Amino acid sequence: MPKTLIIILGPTGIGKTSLALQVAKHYSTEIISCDSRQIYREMRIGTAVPDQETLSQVKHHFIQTHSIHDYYNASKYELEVLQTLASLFETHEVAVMAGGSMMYIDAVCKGIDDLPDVDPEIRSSLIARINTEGIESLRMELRYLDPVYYSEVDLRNPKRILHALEICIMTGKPYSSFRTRRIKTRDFDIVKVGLNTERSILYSRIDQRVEEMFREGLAEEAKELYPFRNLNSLNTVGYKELFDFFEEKTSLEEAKEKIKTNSHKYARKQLTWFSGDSSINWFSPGMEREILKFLDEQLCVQD
RNA sequence: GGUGCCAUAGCUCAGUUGGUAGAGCAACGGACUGAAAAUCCGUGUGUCCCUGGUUCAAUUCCAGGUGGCACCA
Repeated sequence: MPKTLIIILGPTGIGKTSLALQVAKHYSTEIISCDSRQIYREMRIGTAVPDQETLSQVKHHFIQTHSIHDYYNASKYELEVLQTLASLFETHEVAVMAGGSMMYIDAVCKGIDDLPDVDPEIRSSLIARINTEGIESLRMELRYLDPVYYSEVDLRNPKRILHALEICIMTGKPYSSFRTRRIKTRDFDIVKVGLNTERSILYSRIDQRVEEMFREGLAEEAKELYPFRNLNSLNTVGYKELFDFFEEKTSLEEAKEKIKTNSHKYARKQLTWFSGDSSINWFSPGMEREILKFLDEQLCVQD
């Protein structure tokens, strides 16, 4: 009998945390967080880490388990989650995953290609080259080393070019030769529950949550992390806008407004991604009863 | 009460020597397999305050009204 992973997803601020808690309690199981920022232990307020009350009721995995100084990515997450699930499924029929990090969700559901970890020295030397010679220099090298990917990639997106070139240089083989894009099969079933609501309601929930974060001391938390502002992990909504305030590029009020609108944009981007996933079963916040009923039926059908 | 200035996109404002209009932000849409809360690409959504007048044609000029701001009483 296959085990089941229930995935609760949706845009930021929609209420995934509290739904996940209810679902996990309903099935007496544990929660795997799927959030590329809550994973860092140094950040709490701006990433909306669940409160102690919530964390004490159900065991959560991948919450504040890594450091902002660690190199982390979707592939590492895939690997670590599969290990966690394997041991969780030894004692549970069901596991709950909750979060909005689109690529991390897909990494767990479909897997991603095997690639070597990026060598930080190669990365920094290529970034230095972009700064001195411009992105065109890397484009030309990619065209030479991997003409296949060069013809597919968005040439205006520096990160794509950078990463492809990193892999070419590190392995001596074209990046495209690793891009099998094969969908990995899992030995557990997956049921996806999406939460979404009217846009104006979503935005006002987000805005209220930002106000709450400031009351809890977001500005102070960001101030402590300011020395690490150049780390990728701190290229994060809620922090980068406050770094601009600390550098006197904006007022505090402007930074707060920017956090709100950037969160709106992030929510939209999440919804764009999810709209391409036909396996998601959509519900509105407040439909906990219907969702639990739906899940019970799904688990029955799959047994 | 008087005088002056202003009224254009959701907001802040350009602009049209008269031929129905554009920037920034917001909003909206899309791409995306190792930095993904990242990165990249695309879209103007409008009774140009109202009512008359002049004119082939008024958002633009004129008059009156309404609202706002400033100053003088």
